[in-house]
Amino acid sequence: MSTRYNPQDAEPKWREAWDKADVYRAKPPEEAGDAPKAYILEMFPYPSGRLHMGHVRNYAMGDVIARFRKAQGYNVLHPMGWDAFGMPAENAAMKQGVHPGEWTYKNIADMRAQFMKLGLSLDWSREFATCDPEYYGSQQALFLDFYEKGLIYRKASKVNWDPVDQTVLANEQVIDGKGWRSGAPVEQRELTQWFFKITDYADDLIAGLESLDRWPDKVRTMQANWIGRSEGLQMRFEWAGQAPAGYEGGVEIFTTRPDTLYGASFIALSPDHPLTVEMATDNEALEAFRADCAKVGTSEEAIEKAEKIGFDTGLTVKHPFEDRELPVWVANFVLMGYGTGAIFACPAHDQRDLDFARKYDLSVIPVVLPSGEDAATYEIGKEAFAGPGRIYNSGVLTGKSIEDAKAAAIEAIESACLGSRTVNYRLRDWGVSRQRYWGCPIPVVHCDTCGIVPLPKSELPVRLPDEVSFDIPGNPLERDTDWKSCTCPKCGGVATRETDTLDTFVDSSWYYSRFASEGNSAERTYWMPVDQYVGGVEHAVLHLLYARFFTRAMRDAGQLDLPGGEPFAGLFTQGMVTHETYKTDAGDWISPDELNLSNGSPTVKATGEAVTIGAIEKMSKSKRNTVDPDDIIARYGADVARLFTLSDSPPERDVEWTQSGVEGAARFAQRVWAVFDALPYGADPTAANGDNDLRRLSHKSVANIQEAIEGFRFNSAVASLYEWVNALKKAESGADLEDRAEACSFLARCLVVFTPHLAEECWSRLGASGLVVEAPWPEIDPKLLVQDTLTLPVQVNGKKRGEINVPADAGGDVIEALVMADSAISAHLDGKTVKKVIVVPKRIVNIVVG
RNA sequence: GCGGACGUGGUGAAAUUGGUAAACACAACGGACUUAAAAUCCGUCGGCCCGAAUGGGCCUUGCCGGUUCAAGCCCGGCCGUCCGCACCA
Repeated sequence: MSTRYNPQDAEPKWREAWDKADVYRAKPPEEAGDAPKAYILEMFPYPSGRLHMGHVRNYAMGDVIARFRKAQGYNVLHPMGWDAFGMPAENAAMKQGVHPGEWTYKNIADMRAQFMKLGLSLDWSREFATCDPEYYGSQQALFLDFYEKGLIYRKASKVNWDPVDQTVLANEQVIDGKGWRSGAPVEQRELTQWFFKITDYADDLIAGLESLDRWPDKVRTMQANWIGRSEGLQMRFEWAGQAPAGYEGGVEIFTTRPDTLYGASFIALSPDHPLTVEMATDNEALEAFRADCAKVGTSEEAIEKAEKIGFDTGLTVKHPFEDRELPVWVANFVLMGYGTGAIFACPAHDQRDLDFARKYDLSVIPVVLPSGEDAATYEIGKEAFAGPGRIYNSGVLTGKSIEDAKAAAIEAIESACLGSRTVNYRLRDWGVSRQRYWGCPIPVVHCDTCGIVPLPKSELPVRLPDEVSFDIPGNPLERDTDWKSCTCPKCGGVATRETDTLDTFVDSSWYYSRFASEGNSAERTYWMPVDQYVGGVEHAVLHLLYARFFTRAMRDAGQLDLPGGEPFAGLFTQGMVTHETYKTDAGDWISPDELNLSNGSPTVKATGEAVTIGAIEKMSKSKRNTVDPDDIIARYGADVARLFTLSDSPPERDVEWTQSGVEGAARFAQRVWAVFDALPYGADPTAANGDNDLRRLSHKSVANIQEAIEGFRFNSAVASLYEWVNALKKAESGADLEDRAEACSFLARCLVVFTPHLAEECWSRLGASGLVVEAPWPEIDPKLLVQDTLTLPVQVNGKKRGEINVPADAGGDVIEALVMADSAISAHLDGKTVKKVIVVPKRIVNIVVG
């Protein structure tokens, strides 16, 4: 008689058994023996308070890999912790009057309980939250090390100010002119800020991308573009007339197109260029022009539509090669933040320069001739030509290719002592000051006598004050005079603490190495780098770039032995969990569990109101299309939730959550149980031998699943499981007991990576010893993977006309003879001339007839 | 504008060295069991056509062309969708 698998009973039971046996603890290196290490990590969560399906999918994926490696005999580190500083805790404090720390730790407790129910193979002994004083104290020590190494500095600069969150944002955190979290339009403010010298590593960060062959190309490309290395020439144009005071040497510009120097028509300065600013002090018209430029927004659309505008300064400079003068303009499209904040314009070969030149009637001199054009007649209309061609109209450069001309022009400028070859980056230094309470305090003091003084490590951690109030906007640390006042470690005089805290991205830039161990220990060296990292692609340039910088800085500060400097050897970016959206005619979003779908057109259960089915979108609170993991676990079990998020779509793509799909996964779990439950007690899986279809299928399935997991094709691995279980069910009558037992023993050990509780229940039903979560991956008999006879498709002129059975070791001639002797095939040849027979052993036969 | 990814049945998708397109699942339909329902099990399921039938033929991976004995996969050109960056000299 058959029983049903009951996840509500089985899941807690097995989790307790795992806990008792402490099966997920990573072994320290000295206990690992010959086992290779595998550090598997998913991006640690922000403790918002509730788990969502996206978490389930993310951590289920990491768990598949961690469990698979464990089964293969690796010493696995699979830790979990909390990215716990940040704005939401302060928002909660303002709204609910609860202390950010209290709110955060309560959320952590809630989410940890939810995590526990998922049955992940996590080593909780290494858990920490970034808001633990022990953690942020170590971070402060790192800060001091970096400071001493000259990797941190303070400067006044224009910064991105988020008026809603009342804090500064890094360039990476400004998306489309808006704060990445608040969505408020970002303002520019002049503030004194702390910066990490990430630009020191710009070249190394680009070079390192080469070695990351287990990263998605997309992420590597995004990082390379973000760093934005460009090679070119930095040079000065000397004044033709009176030099402005302080600029006697000329105007410094940067260009990547020195080959077009003969096409130079004017010089353009940024409105924020120091020279512009200085001239504007006694030139009202210029000052007004600068104000006009500042009005244009920074959003995509604003820039797209913004007209090129300019202001003629009246100054002129000398062309470096020719006896002519160029006017100096101020132009709104020249950015102060890139290069030198000044350019030379060659309108013929740059669209922006051309637009500007046409508007202000400046000269347009083509110097690159596209192939097929005649130098005498070639003209530039409204489109600048930026393509390949030959240099002409260009003195000694004439006739050269663009590349040769660049080299020659740079050489000429260098020998004239006007400039030199330079590399420029789009990447800026990382501004880390945040005017917030709930973050890591920066461990320095401001002393009237000594200036900025770093604290000695003995005074760490600099703890956040417990007593805070959020009744007025701004930074509570700024108002906390008790906390602020301190003595200067250098002179002993009165000093004030730094009230800025660190960007929370600093916290997540080194947590993975803290999981490995504290300090620069042998254990940290053993585990690092992370072998497989799993997380969302939204961190492609934020977290993942900062972390790569941090490992390099930690290495150079003597805090980490990691020669290559790369923290994550393998990276996998997973897709999101989506769901249909539902809306009433009144425009209210309706959640899936308020919906009645049973009778044709969907309605709201409570009111009977008609509902329109909308687009499939990422699960979000605002669209109310979320499904709560707790509800799913209560109803179907954690295994089913995990299995479904992995089964329907490739892991890098989005998966659509559907009720019927989840029910399908639940049915599968029952089918698996039925297969085990139908097996008579006492069958010996190790007694299976010989060669038959069932054994071949079992061994082949293990091979397929293994390959699919290694290639991150979890959906294909799950499909193989389905196929295998379906066949096993059919084989219940007729197959040898031992062969069925072997199949089940293998199956339980494959299932464990996806549905560990179910696998454990099945393993126990088999009467196998120990826990399946500790069982080794099934050993495949290679003899059962090779076929004695193969069925080859036979094509005639590329169209399949039949099949033929041949011995697996048959050579080309033998196969050809067999094919030609086959009556079904020869019917298709029908007296035509056989021109050629192509035999691809083990694959296909194609007969070409004329 | 620049860079990248993708486009296959009603749906999610397989086909990871150029070699049988549509595995597996969802939905749908038909049937069995049942007083009934649920659950479960069995079957059909890309399109068009021929045949009473076992069966057979033609077409089909966004569109057009190319390479090849053979193309979903390689090359060229379009169209469309999504993502990232964006006045970066």
